[in-house]
Amino acid sequence: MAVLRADARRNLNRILDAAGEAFAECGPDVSIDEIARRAGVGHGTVCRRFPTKDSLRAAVVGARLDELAAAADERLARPDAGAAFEEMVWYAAELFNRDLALFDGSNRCEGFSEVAEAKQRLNEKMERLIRKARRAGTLRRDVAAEDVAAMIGSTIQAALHAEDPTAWRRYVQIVLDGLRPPPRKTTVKPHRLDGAKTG
Amino acid sequence: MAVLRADARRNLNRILDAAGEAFAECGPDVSIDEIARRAGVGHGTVCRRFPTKDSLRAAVVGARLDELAAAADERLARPDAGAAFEEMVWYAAELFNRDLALFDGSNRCEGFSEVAEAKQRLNEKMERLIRKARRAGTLRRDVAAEDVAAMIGSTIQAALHAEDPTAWRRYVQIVLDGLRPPPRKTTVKPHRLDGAKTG
DNA sequence: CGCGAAGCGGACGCCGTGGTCCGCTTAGCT
DNA sequence: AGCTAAGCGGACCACGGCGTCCGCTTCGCG
Repeated sequence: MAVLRADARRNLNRILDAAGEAFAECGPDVSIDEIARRAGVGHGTVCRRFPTKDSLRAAVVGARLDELAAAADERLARPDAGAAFEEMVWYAAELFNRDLALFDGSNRCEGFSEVAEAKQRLNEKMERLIRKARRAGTLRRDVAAEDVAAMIGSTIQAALHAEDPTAWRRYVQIVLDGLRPPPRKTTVKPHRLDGAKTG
Repeated sequence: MAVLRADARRNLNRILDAAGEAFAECGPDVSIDEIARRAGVGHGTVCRRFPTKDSLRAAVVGARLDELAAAADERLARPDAGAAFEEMVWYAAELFNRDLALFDGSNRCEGFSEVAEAKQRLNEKMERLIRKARRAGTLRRDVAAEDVAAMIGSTIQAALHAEDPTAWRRYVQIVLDGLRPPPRKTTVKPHRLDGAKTG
């Protein structure tokens, strides 16, 4: 695998591109045949490069996660930590929204080192963003990077079934609002002055 | 189907119970064989009662949705609309959490009248709960019943991959916090991925 | 240009799953 | 108890998808 012939390298790239596109459009269970068709190569060529479908998924997902990590890294330089965090969330949401397989795939392929390591790298960046946002007072203290990733990813999934194709923006905004530090605990639930017990 | 022999009725109930349990534990794609095994009947018996797997899913999902509608109906009588709404959300969250297939299944089986109608009934109750909570000032105005259902359902899905098995409670609380009327305008607008990324 | 090796891809086999069918069983009425 | 039809369930078929293999093609170096 170290040195590939020129045509093999070309085909490999076409497979990766096609797989990225196919996973994004059709979800993580798109068939190998469909990917091969899009890449303009034979079924066997895909299977030779990636001995199992999971390994192909992992390659694609790993690359996407690294894009996310790079985006997080850029945001780390921002002076306004709160805005940086929120922008990162919106960036991730857009990516999740365009790539149906990213959230699901990243959960399924944790066993692959490329995915696990990319996740680790992303997590690290996100934790730093989160710590900064916390210090800026715009983020509640009881959430970690994986919580944010899970909530954003699944929120996008939720919006897929909505009739309104822009519903995901409202949903993400709701989650973002929920991620702000709650006002003092006593105001979370209104006092009941009459002492009526309804629980 | 109008009149069933006693043993057939018994088997039908066992199938429904087993299917509910199997869908809940294994998700909406559990095999018919597994359901038949749990019910203690033959594969063919399941397929005769329910000509397609979707129809079985629809039967189970419809029943669950009606449970939810009944729960919403009870909450409607509560004097405190805000608390009633939140309690309903927690109730739904617990149900989603125990039944992995409910959220997914209810989206997949919308074509079945039993599911569509049950959804309609549930929606109606939820809308009333929501209107009351809005009037009480504890709920933002730009969410509808299907938004709440989608967000809660997906939030539970998100928590499935978390290491902390109680993460879903934190997530639901975050969504609930986000569903409160925002005190002020948000500071960050959605950030578009312009042409920087290909694809 | 020629040759060896790397690569390609269609054909093939295997497996899991959903749905059908028919011979046997059993409920339930008389 | 006997009879009939409803019901049962395992055997069977079809299908789609994954992974393998081998004969043919193409690269690329000498």
